[in-house]
Amino acid sequence: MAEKKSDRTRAAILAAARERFAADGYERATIRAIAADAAIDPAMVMRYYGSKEKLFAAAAEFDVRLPDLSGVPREQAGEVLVRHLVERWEEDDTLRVLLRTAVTNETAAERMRQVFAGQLAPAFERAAVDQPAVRAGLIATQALGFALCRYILAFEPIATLSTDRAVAWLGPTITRYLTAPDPSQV
Amino acid sequence: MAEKKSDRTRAAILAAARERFAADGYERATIRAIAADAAIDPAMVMRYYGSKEKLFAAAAEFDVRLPDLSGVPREQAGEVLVRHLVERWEEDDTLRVLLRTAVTNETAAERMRQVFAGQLAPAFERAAVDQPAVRAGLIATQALGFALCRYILAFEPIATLSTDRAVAWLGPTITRYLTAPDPSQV
DNA sequence: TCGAAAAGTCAACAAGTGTTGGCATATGCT
DNA sequence: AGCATATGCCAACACTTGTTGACTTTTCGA
Repeated sequence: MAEKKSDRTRAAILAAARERFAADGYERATIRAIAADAAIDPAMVMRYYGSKEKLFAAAAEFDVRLPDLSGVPREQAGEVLVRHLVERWEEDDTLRVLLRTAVTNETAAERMRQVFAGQLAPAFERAAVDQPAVRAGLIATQALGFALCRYILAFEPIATLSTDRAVAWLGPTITRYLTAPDPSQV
Repeated sequence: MAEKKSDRTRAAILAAARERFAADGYERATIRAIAADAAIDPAMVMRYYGSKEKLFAAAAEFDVRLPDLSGVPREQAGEVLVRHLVERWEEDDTLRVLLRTAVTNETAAERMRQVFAGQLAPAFERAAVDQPAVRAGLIATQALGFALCRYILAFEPIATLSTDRAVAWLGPTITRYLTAPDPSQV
């Protein structure tokens, strides 16, 4: 039960940081604003996280927690994956943090690459899919593009589409990227 | 032939601005850096464009120049559209400027919405497609997601995919979004 | 050729940034 | 209680940003 108080402010800082980074991106999310949200002094942020860059690294820690697709029939794999991603996206700021910041911050871009290329592609490799890297990349384009339009750019009507309709539209696309033979090998 | 000299530096500033905005995003592209690239004084930027915001607005002026799809068979419309977008994307910085900046800059986000929701959806409406807004939005998710992964995040192997392979993979997706009946109306 | 207008230079400003060190306060152990 | 230590606040730093105004140089038509 050591250091209980500090742990709480530590967590408050991290929560505020995630919100600010998600809402404003890396550059515009100032340490002073984060500190104000957490109702503490800016100096505390430095004491606990050392620097803005390190605070960001802590705030962008993330795990996609990919679902196990081995028991799912191939034709439904896309829908399961999309539903999982959308839900994951909406329950946790972190992915939005990453997406907002990856565009201007190389650290975030690298982490984003790890999340998708590093977690998706190996999963496909294990499932013995051919061209796992290309397929993972294509799925990333559709998944990230959807998230970009829905959460960041707030495109209508994508931003207010129900999860079910989104899954119904996007699922088959993902399934095709996952299972269809390479169309350029004709 | 009035003011020839000034026109040239005006153009130099705009070119440098586009490059910097495309490479660094709005916040990190400083007026000083842009001026240095254009080999002129930072004060000149202000004299000619008034403010950073206005310079950005000038640099982000863009027209997708959608191809006429009326003569194209429905099944190939997606491929034609994708090829056009990829080529457009690669010949002109401006879309990359928009994409990089739209994430943190509301002006850019609004312009992005205009380009896609404002140029794509009306074209579909004219072509008497049902739910033109949803279809335009879906196409935007795939197109922007591809651009994001390819030009901004530099995901491999998406970043180095040949245009032909990209078109072969993405074309059918776009075609489906354009022509398939709404899957959630079953 | 001369002089006004255009084009460009320079130094400085006010504001905001991440970051630091010193000082006050609260906490918890002996 | 008394004290070391953890926790927090304040003021200031060095720096960068967009922006401005005064000044010098160049251009070019009458």
